[in-house]
Amino acid sequence: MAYWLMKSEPHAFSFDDLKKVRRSSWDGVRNYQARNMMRDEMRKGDLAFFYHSNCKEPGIAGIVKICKEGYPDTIEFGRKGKQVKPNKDIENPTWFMVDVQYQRKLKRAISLQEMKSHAALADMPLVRRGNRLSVLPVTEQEWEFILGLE
DNA sequence: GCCAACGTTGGC
DNA sequence: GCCAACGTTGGC
Repeated sequence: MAYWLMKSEPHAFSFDDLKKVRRSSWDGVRNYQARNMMRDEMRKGDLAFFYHSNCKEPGIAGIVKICKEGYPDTIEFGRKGKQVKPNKDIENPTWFMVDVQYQRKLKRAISLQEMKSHAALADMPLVRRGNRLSVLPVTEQEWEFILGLE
């Protein structure tokens, strides 16, 4: 089983929003690296941190489970409500998404600031400046360490 | 709201 | 295939 981190802007789609609907497609990702991970590497049952980005307190809010493996992203309007580039050829799709399922909220949110303060997390691309990937792999050690901070 | 960092686009 | 211009991300 693998671990991941998935970013979402809470004003558009927050962890509490996912809690309400329980399950959602992770649509609208238009980045090739993130696409490759969703299409080729994410497996049903993998766990991911739900990360709030571009907000007052960026950080990890909770845990989700991958409940459907990569399939073509047919949407034109994403969770964020804004238009995204559609798949030009649906027979040969460029963009993929997975489905995630609400798992649990962390006992307390783990902020980016806190994660930056721990040497054990220094290798996470997340804590590096300028990182823009919206889907990131997390090692088992990092996963356990973050859960230990709860 | 600012702006650095990065990915993508498109002219050549 | 290079690279400047442009658009977007996301912390601050």
